Amino acid sequence: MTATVTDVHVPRERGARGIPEATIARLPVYLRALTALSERGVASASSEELAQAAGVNSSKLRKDLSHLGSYGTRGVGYEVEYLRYQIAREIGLTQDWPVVIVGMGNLGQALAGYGGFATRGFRVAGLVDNDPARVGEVYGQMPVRHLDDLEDVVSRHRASIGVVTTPSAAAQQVADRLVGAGVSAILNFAPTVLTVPNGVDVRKVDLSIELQILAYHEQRKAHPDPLAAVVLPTDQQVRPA
Amino acid sequence: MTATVTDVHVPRERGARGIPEATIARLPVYLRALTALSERGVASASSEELAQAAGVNSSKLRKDLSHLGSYGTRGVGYEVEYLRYQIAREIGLTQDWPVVIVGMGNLGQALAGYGGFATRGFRVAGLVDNDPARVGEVYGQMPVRHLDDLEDVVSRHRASIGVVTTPSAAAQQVADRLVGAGVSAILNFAPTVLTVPNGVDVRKVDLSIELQILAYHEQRKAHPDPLAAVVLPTDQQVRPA
DNA sequence: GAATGTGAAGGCTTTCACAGCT
DNA sequence: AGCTGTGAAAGCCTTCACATTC
Repeated sequence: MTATVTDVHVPRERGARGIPEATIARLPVYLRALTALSERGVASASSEELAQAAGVNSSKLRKDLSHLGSYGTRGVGYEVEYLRYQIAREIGLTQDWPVVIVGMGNLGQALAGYGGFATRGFRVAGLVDNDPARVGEVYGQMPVRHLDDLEDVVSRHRASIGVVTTPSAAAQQVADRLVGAGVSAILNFAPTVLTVPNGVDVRKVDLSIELQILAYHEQRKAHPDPLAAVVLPTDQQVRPA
Repeated sequence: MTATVTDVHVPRERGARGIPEATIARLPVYLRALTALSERGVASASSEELAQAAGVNSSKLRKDLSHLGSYGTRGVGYEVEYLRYQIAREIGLTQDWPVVIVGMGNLGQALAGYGGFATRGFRVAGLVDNDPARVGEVYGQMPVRHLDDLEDVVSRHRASIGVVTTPSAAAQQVADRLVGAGVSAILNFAPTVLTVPNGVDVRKVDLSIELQILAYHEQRKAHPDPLAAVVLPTDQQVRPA
């Protein structure tokens, strides 16, 4: 629903400029691959080489990049630095994103100390916790503030991204307050479905869901087809209804 | 395309029993919703209610469940306990999955102490780290063993799932050793593309990728359509091609 | 000659809408 | 009367294969 002057009926929202969601999800992967190549001093790479580094196939990579523009040279490949900048710009990493983390348990501490944020345009702008005993402790050079100050922390740093690492029971309330304070994107680590107003983006990271998906496939590896072994009479074929 | 005795040519692998991958990824979400309802004493629920609790729409939920069998009652809904058991069984959570965590930094510690595993059929069977200073420390009642003992820890507990929470530089080596020791499913938190043999499943959790996807959408919110603002003359409407 | 950029084809996933069961 | 289970339609995403460009 791109806000143009006269609101034209747009059949589908995908980013504001027609880049498929599946592609967007891979851009950060390409960015990382390009950064790695750059650090190894590689100046240029073919779609095949890039794809290998990113763990996808080359047609997918080419199709993805084609949505951004024509940044390669036929017969040659892509210039690493140039493409890297273009992708960073497309994602919005040429600007600085202040992030507030709520919930300073083990996971919150891990995130606060994670160096990967800084190098990718994200800045931990505030740490918040409910427990007075934790207030004032310092993680990654940032002191923990009390939950009561959440709104202050968010607005003072103009944070638009919040990370929720509280227990499930608190997650919805925290999300409500983050949104109330002006946050419009939430990364949720609590195993809960968050309800948020339109216009607020939520992404979810759920460890035990990932493990369960792995478990499903593991089970199938061990017992490829239980029905064939257990249910069917020795030599009579039954057509499944 | 159920694998029968004579190995029929299978056009596509999706689980071993025709359940779409997209559905599998949602089963754990349904399971959690059902558990929550069960704890609230709800005995039965319609697809609409379940879908709401799980954060999806009801046709998707019904279609997903239809791949498992006919576990509902027309005109009534689904019995919570019964459906919960069926899904748990389908995922493979009626058995116990020993998990080995490699890399006891902040994130590894967070996972070791995460109570959510135990209640969902996963058991932390071993903690491993490279740093002699950390060996012997106890997290979640489990002592840390040295990386040298990785193979021993895996085989002694018959772990088939490994969690990699090492720095990127070590991740591939650790994955190789896990696979060598008998692990066939890996949950990777290191921001690296892991290369593993066929038959080994890898899932990746990447915090900064999630943040980057949020950043992309945030950027689009702030500047909904740069082209429209910059390119278009004040009051002339251009029909998007 | 080599590798990109892209229509077209093929698959997978979601949504629709209703037949069928309770 | 109400709600599930499911074909059919519609929408996405991936893969193919090649015209185009350097």
